[in-house]
Amino acid sequence: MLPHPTVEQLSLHTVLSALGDPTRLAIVGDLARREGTALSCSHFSGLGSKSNLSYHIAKMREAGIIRVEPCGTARLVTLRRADLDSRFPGLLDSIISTAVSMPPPEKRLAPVD
Amino acid sequence: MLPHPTVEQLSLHTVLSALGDPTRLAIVGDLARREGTALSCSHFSGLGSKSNLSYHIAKMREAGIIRVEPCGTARLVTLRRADLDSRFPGLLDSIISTAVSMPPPEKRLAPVD
DNA sequence: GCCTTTGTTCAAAATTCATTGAACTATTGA
DNA sequence: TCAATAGTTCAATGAATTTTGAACAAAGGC
Repeated sequence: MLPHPTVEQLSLHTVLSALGDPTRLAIVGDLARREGTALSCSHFSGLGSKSNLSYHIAKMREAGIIRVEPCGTARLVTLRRADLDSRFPGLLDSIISTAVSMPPPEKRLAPVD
Repeated sequence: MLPHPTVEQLSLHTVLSALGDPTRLAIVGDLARREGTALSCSHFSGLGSKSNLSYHIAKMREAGIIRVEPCGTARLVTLRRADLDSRFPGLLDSIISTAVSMPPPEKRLAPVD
């Protein structure tokens, strides 16, 4: 449905710059915290307005970090962990082990720094 | 001399956004390729104008990715590998193993993507 | 069919970033 | 001292990013 890059299309600099943002890091951290679970966009409503969130989610989808699939009126978001691991071994693990230790998005006033 | 953040001051999002740029990724890749060696800024002159390079080097220094020390009229640049490893274990290794396999900066027409 | 929920899209504004060239500083070497 | 070398700083410009709110679309429940 929504366009997702293939594994071969993943680019290191695109992935890193997508992750180099506090809001998006917080989203990844929360996804990692519940590995395997699909979360709807509304789960992250503490991180900004609806349209802004939509923007950040789209950016991560285009970078190949998450997969987004429609499910009713919602969009289920999952981490593309296996894909990222195969293209950039160890990258996500190292990022997640730091990002996971940060407070979850819904408990924060401002995005993680 | 020049201000460098301490290990405790390193922030994941700052490091990632500093690395999320093709020019800076190329610099890190080149530094990693000659691990331990200190390179002067002029080594990277294929990547842009003097002032632009100065900007990118400063950005990485402020993010804590490199250390820059004056040596005569030159500035010697080194990767802060141990510091990054201790704060974000595995991060640099995974990035470098991808970045190192890219062509070195001086052999390219445009920055790495 | 209508209303609600969930997101997207769009245009506009605000911000930040990257790039350039000129002027400048500091160090070295002749 | 003079000139060359190596970088920095500054202001300006253009590009890209982030953010907002309003309008829109699609699915599900009543």
